[in-house]
Amino acid sequence: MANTNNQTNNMAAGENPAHQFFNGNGGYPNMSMSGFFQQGTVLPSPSNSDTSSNGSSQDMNDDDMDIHMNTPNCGLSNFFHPGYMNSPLDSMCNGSEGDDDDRAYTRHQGTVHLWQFIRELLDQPKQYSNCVRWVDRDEGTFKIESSLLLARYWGQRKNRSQMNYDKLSRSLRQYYKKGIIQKPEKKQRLVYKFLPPYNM
DNA sequence: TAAAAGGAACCGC
DNA sequence: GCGGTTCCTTTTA
Repeated sequence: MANTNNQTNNMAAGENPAHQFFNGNGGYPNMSMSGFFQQGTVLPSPSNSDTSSNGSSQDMNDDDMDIHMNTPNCGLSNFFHPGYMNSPLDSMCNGSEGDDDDRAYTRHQGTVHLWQFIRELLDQPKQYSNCVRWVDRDEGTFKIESSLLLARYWGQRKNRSQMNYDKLSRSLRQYYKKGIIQKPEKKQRLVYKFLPPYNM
């Protein structure tokens, strides 16, 4: 039978948590996701080990903290500030000029959700394609190229040195029931899919 | 063996 | 209470 593909119908008709998330007092009014993501950058820097896109996560072992140590532009320290959203780094990292209005919708004062974080990485393929990248942007499917790297970035972002992919993926799975992320119909390792409107 | 899945307890905001 | 973390067990590729 197969889950007659797609999003939407995995949601019980009527209740899409996503909607209340965006429309309700979740603090995220309707708006384009791109805009949404642009003004609050939550990324750690790929650091200098950004390297040759793909298989180069090899030097990930000892440079642990390294990643946030050498982060001149998107220094993680910034991210830890509740007010990081207004810090200059959002423009540094994204090159977006801040729409002051958009700041209003805020993402819970300094709280960045994992899915937002991943979206931001995805939106910067130049820096993060060795970590995570779109498989099919329209569809919302993305692949984690380096579970290690992604977990590390996330751990740094949240200041959790013990973060690993096992834990990160557990958080990712929590999104299944919230209708934010799901595994694509055709299951592939390390491939997930943003459900609308999160894939926009 | 790594990834996936999900239960459960816990924590910080 | 929510979102995320941590730990755990079981299953799957």
